[in-house]
Amino acid sequence: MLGPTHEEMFTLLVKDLYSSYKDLPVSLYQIQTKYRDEARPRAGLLRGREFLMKDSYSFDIDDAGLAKSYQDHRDAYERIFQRLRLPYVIVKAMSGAMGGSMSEEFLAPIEVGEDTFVRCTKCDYSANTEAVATGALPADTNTYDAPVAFDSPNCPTIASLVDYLNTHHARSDRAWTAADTLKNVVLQLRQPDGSTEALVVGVPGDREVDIKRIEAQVSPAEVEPMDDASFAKHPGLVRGYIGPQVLGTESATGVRYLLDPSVVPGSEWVTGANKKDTHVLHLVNGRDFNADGTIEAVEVAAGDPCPTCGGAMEIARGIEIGHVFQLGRKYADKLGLTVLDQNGKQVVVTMGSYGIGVSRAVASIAEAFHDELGLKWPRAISPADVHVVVTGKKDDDISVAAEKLATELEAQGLEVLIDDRVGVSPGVKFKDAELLGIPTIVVVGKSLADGNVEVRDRHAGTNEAIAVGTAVAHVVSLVRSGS
RNA sequence: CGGGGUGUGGCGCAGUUGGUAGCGCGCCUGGUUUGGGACCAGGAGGCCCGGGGUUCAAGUCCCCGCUCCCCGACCA
Repeated sequence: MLGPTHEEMFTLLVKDLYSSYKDLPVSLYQIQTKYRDEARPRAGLLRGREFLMKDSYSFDIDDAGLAKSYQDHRDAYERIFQRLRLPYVIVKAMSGAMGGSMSEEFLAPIEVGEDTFVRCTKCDYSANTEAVATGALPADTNTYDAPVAFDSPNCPTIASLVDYLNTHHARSDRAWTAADTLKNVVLQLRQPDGSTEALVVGVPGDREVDIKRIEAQVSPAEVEPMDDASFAKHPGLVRGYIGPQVLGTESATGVRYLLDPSVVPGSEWVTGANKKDTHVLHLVNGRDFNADGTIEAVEVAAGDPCPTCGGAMEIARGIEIGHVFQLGRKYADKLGLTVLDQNGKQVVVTMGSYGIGVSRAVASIAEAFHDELGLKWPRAISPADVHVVVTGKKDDDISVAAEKLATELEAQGLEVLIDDRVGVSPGVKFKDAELLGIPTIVVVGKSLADGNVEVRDRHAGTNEAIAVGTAVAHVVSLVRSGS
């Protein structure tokens, strides 16, 4: 079966096979061709419609069991990526369409990656941008003046409003900036059944809203900007001059209103007065208006505070190479996967789902391990252990010695690639060997006259003369050491 | 599905104000070479993406298709 993931198949399989708590926990895995109907495949192996994926599924009787299965997989994945020598970070992630709770992604931090994540420069916090939780920020305890409405002709945008403020209502301490303004973005939620609901999200005026991030929190609803037709249904919303005084389910308009957590309780804002060409100063959150709640809404930016330590966060790109998450009982419930527990009662099984993109891991490795000359395979997955380059002519001393060396290396259980092409100049063979990127290259050639072969390390770029007599042992120990 | 490119020997490309197609690599033959992508000599190979049009004349100008690539939407 060619599918995007195989949760259903595995749930049904386990339902068929097992019926007792004694059969659990159990984890099943496969390495399979998967298919995704990508709108636009790109980036070679990184993003095709067909790809190779290792996926596994765990089945447990209770939450503690699931937590252990999850941790076991997470640990195993760490060991796999360490062995591959693939640099990775583990980031908090959204579980997406499949639901569930705990979810983490393994990202290879590589510039060309398709995934954006943040990490703290002080502590070890990191998260996919969609999953960043701002956490609770301290409330603003200052006392502010009462709200004052003022005329603000031709100021439908934040930039024009800031200009106007600095010209006509200059502050004594500093200039007004976009960060002093409260921007209220009108969106609508489209539920799977097609129904829509207006939603206004308030963010500081210097920040953009991240629709994907919002969407991740209101799933399965989709988020879109409000169109003209829907705007017409809400005459209370004055475009360009929307303020929170008329927002909220308890308010005049009845439109749901959510604030980004960075708009903390007690903070004061310049914002729309719900009347054309009019804004208002000193509008305080909690005193002059109340939202229906908070929602992570701003586009995450470099320098944002870390939710765990408050340090500055940075933005980085990565390739998603693995994903682990706790599915919970969603599939088991729907498909009737239960077992009998110690008391003879039917219990719904709880599941986890864990994947590694095998083909895209190869792409990630190529990105992480190459230089201007070509690939540099990590030892653990190199197509061969050693690449023997023969620079002599057919049947001369050099080629005879090279054949012998290759045979002996093979006898030691190594995978040997030998370049014994005749009529090809040494330079060509060297370049080809570097391009292929087998970690150890043994050159049998000129230095044989001194009783040596050359052992080159593709990663380190070193070239060492080794006596022919000890070459086999030397190469074998290099390979076995995993270096 | 939007936006932008591209298409010429096997591969990578050039082709001016329209004048009947060229370069590098590769390939074939002979010879000389062998420690950083060798050299000499000779040679083969093209429906210039397709269709229509303008013109005495189109790779080149105009119109209509198609291809592949890139950027978005989408997605691991």
